[in-house]
Amino acid sequence: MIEELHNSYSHLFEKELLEEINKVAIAKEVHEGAELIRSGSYIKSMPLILQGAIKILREDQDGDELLLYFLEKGDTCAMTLSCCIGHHKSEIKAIAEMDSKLVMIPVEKMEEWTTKYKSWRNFVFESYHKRLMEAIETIDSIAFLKMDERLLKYLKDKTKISNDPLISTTHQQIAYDLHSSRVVISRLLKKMEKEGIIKLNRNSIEILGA
Amino acid sequence: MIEELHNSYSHLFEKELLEEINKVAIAKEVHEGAELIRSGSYIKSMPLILQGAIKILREDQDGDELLLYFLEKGDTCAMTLSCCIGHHKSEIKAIAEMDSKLVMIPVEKMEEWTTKYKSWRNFVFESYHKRLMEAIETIDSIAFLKMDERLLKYLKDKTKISNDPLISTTHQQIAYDLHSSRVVISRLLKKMEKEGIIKLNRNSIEILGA
DNA sequence: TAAATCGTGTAACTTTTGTTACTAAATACT
DNA sequence: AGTATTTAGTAACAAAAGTTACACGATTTA
Repeated sequence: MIEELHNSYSHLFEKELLEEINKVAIAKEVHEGAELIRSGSYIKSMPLILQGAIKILREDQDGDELLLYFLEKGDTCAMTLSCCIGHHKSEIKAIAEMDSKLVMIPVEKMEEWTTKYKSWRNFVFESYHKRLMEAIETIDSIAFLKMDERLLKYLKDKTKISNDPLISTTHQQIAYDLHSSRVVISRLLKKMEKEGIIKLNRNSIEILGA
Repeated sequence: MIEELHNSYSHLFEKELLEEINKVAIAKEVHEGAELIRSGSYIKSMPLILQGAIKILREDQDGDELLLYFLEKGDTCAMTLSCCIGHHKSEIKAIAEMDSKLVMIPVEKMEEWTTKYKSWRNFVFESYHKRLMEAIETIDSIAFLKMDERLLKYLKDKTKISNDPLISTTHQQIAYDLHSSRVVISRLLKKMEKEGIIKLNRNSIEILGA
């Protein structure tokens, strides 16, 4: 673990902080589809992502959901941060987008480090900034783009995250993430296939313009 | 000024910090409609709001805009915060929703206080949390609500901010804030009037259910 | 291997939202 | 007072997105 931690975070944190993390953090490996945070639950530790990707979703009362953004290597969950610090409930849901490696930091340490390490403070501030920007980017997408544009952006984001032009998913899953309906997504995907942008298979979509 | 600062922030900040703020901060009064932050500009000082309300908007390339949230007494602009700390450009636009009083804090002090005062750190973290939550609430509105529900929420938010069931605005202005069109807003407002929810006048709308 | 389930394609239709065009009253301007 | 501008109402239409229904091949399960 020490190696992967070093790999992802050594340019951010000073040596002493890395050592402290290494001492108190708990390594965690999760498989694709695993639920890391449930909406409404309380949180007692904060994840640093070493490998893989985590999908952050918003859920409304009816259980309808919407993809907010992805977390990758070097990221942390700002919502968890502020839940830990402010002792609020989680307002989001986190699902492993692929098999991933994380380390979990206990809450108490977080507060301590905020006082102790400037690099930790900057990391926390930077994380907040990034998450706020991603939330606003999501707002841009929903507010200013039409469904076909959102869909294309979604597919491109997915290929970027997995670094693979072949996306393994179903139309229904995309519909959930974009809070649309399966028929609408199928329709738009078919149109994109006819335009030569993608190739459709059962359970996967290939992005051609890559 | 010292009095209003005390009024709004004494329960948040310790005496020494309040005194420091009082020493370095610059008081600012703005009138309704004044542009405080332009999208794309750099920012060298951070506002604390003492009185009034500030409207935070997102703008896309075409100049289309969308209301993100309001800032009120005791709030600060998280975007400004992270711009100051991270030296990023502003990604949003800020307009005085009504005549307002602020104090402006120079960037250098902010970083200093982050190290020095726990209450300042907590304030900054709490501000980030609040703004992130408001951004997500905006996402909820756009993603999960229909235009008539968004409109009603908008009107209720406005009355809450101004503490007045009479909203002074035009249909066109509402359309801008919700990123819709004037005709759509007029249509929905008329429907709401027929349902007895509101009363329409030229340049103002009265919320009846209050 | 037969039956059930899953993933996709497609048609027909509805609802929601946006657009264009025109009208008319209220207000501002000169 | 007379003209221009702003604000709002409304009709008619178009586009986008959502819904219902059904077909059919692929895959899984019994």
